[in-house]
Amino acid sequence: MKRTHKCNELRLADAGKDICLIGWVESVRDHGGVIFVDLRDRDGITQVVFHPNSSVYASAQKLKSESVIQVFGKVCQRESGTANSGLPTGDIEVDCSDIVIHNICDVLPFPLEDDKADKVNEDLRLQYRYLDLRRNRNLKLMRMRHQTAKSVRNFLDNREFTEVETPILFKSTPEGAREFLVPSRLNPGTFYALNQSPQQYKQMLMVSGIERYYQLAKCFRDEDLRADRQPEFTQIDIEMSFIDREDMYELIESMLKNVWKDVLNMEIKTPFLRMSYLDAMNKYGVDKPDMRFEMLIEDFTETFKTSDFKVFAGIAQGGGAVKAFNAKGLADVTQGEIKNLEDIAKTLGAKGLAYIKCEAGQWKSPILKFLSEKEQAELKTRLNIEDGDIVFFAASKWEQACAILGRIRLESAQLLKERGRLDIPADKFCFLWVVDFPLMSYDEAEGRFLSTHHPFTSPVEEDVKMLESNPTAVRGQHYDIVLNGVELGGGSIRIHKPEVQEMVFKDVLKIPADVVESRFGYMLKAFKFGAPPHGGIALGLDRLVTILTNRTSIRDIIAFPKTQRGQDLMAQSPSPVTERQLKDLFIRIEESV
RNA sequence: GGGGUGGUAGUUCAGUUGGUUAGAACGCCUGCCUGUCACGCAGGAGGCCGCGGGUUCGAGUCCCGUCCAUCCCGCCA
Repeated sequence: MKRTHKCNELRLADAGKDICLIGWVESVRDHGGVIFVDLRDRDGITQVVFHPNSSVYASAQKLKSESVIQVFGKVCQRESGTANSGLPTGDIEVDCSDIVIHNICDVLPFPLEDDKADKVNEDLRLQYRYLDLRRNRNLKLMRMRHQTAKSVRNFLDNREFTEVETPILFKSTPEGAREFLVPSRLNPGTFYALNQSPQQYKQMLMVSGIERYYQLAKCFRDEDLRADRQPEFTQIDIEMSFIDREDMYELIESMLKNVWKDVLNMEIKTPFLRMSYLDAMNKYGVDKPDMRFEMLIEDFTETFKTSDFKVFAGIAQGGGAVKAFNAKGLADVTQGEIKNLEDIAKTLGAKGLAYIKCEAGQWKSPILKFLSEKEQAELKTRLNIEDGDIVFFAASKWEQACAILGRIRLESAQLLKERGRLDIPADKFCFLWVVDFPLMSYDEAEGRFLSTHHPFTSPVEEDVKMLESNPTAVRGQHYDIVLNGVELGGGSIRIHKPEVQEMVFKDVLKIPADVVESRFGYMLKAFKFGAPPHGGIALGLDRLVTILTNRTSIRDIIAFPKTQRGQDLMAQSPSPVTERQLKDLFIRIEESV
């Protein structure tokens, strides 16, 4: 017999009914006489009572937490004074007359109560991930992930998109992220690569005339892991024909508006703010600004060009930048914290971390004696320096100075949060488009130009003429969508003219002709057969859900995540294989020296 | 590849300048208890102090190495 009700279903009106419930034993309270069992399924909890004179009493005495049982009995109104107002089912209980014990649970390796389980070492929880997931909170996270995916699919379906599955076994494209290689048994000595993204396939679909493609695409990258990076992850992958950038902004804004409505029942404001890459770097020190708080970076390069402070003056005159921001209210930063910030700055290439504190009307700083009154006045005005503030400086090459202060800004915000002086509500969502990225950057180590995004990005129309003469000045038709300081995704209008694409490959990126032919030959050929103008975007579904659910780790919203070393501690992968398997694949393992 | 943090009972943690038998809470086991809902009460079991070296009369504690987890840098077209 199947269950007649779920564990969050029975109410006072059901009193007197004969019912059947099935679920997990949340807790057993044995009073020596009467025994209470809280029975739980994913919907809720119902109290089951076992009386000492009943035939099921002996069975109830054997129950352990998290065992799976099925109970048959009558719904009874609880005696007055024993109702539990904390439970939706708290007015009733089930008087058990028959029980099936489906599975007795062993002693648990760790407690499943949310407050306790959250503190348990993650490696243990990953080893028993099925138990960790059984926690109510985590089941809810899985559900929210599902709702997000469903909302996206519904929205894109309404917009007449077609979901197309593209191959996971692709070919190696070594200029991108490191790839997972898969040996081909049928073609000895050759390898597939797991796709890092369906980029090239989706562009081919545009040539095919799909017009509007999307896919919740599994992607793979063999890079080192982080709190927000897993070796396999899911992208909301989109490509459209006959569009410009504005169409894409509107689409994604509407889609995310829908998701927030469907998942959080929250209205978010559209259109989103837009900011150029240069503004983002200059004001926030990163290309993915967290705009939930201020503390903007100001440029003082001109000010210090003529300064007596030789360190700053030298850098300012030598083509570098001098920048500063006011960590508002953080003057009580400890020596240890300053040291920590300085260490961070040094890992980013800073020589040190100059600062000025303002306490009780007094400026305190190791560099104060070098600053003229005029310079001090300008700092005070432009950075609005008041009591309790501390200003941090970076003087270096432009990119480096931006990056240093961008990072120190985030660290300062963290310190202010810890002190209770910066309140960022969990439901504050600051969306932003970052646009006007440079198409290329010059890599000094490699001595050549590299694509900022990827080589298929179309240059901004009026900049095309500079492609060969001044590549780094060319802006790309690229856009990043940023949320609360996290890069949710990015995309671009693509190149659809074979001659432009070929020029980018060969003349700008200096990829040898034979390499272009072997890697991208089929694309260049395809573009000669009626390629429509097109563009697309890819959003990280995992990151999106992480933020939606207010979690800090991407692992929380992936059912079976991998550790930082890329292992699945539950299934214990990766693992060695047999000699026979290796032989079939023409692979030999050599002992490392 | 580099830097930080952590690893002591099933779990979360404490463990003093190196010094008797390594503790607590929860969990587990046994007994008692007929209205609890974090049930209560009494008793009990449970430890390669991550692993390997070293210093020392003596190491959970100090030193070196190593493994695991995690955070960050590099890396992520």
